[in-house]
Amino acid sequence: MPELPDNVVYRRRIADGALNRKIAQTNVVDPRILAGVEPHRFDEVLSGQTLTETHRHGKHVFAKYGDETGWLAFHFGMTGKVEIVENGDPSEYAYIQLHFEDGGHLAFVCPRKFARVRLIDTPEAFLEEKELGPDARRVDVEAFLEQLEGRRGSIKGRLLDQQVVAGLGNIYADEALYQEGIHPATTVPELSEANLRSLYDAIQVVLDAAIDVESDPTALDPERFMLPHRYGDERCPDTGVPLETEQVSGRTAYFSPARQSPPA
DNA sequence: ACTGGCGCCTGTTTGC
DNA sequence: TGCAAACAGGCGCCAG
Repeated sequence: MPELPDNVVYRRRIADGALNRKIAQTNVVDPRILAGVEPHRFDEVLSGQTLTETHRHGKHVFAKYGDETGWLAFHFGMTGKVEIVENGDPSEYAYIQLHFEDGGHLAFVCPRKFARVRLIDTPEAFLEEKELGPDARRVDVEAFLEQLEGRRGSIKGRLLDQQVVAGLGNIYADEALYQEGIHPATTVPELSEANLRSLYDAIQVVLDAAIDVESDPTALDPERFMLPHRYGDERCPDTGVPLETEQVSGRTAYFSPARQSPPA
């Protein structure tokens, strides 16, 4: 699920529910979810620590522990999520757990195991190492244009490239392209600067709307947005024509053939 | 340097 | 109805 809006929700969840609670111990149910650190080391580092600060960039959420020690980095893959549990046992698939002294715990849940938890020095250094692009919601339009300068591939492929801009995933990229009437397979050079400026605006509108509904795409206004129809009648909310799909950059792209003409 | 394609995992949906 | 195949809101790695 997790694209930028989901990460907004998860960061808030951690900020509201996990800060300033002393970690008694950790439980790593599946060590494959930990990247670059062994479970015993992970536990050694975090036990006795307290999360003090959070940050989000694109599809990563960061949580600082201790005074000057380091940060946790969460990436949610396809099916990851974070839950704060006050009472009761961890839910199924809670492969990494931070248990607080007061009895509650943070559960990092990821049935498909594509998600990863890391220990990093700082978010800045991590973003640089991964060469991630600017956050899709904080980037300004000029920097957005610059990131697309000289690109040749499909606009959808570029929007999904986290090194171009960080945060967009399969469904919100489709939605932004729908809003702007751009077929997902259109190449970047086929788009005018005006097209790209409008697309930038559409991305902001789509992300804001998604955040407003806690990143539940089916809860978006069905009159304005395509996404609710992707999971429903599969018809264009504007024209009523059936939505079509096509593989673009290895992902299924939904689009309205009535509004988004394929490239020549 | 860029780009598209494949494989990683497993639960759920689809289709014969 | 039952089972196999296809699919899924992502990304690292590879070859062209």
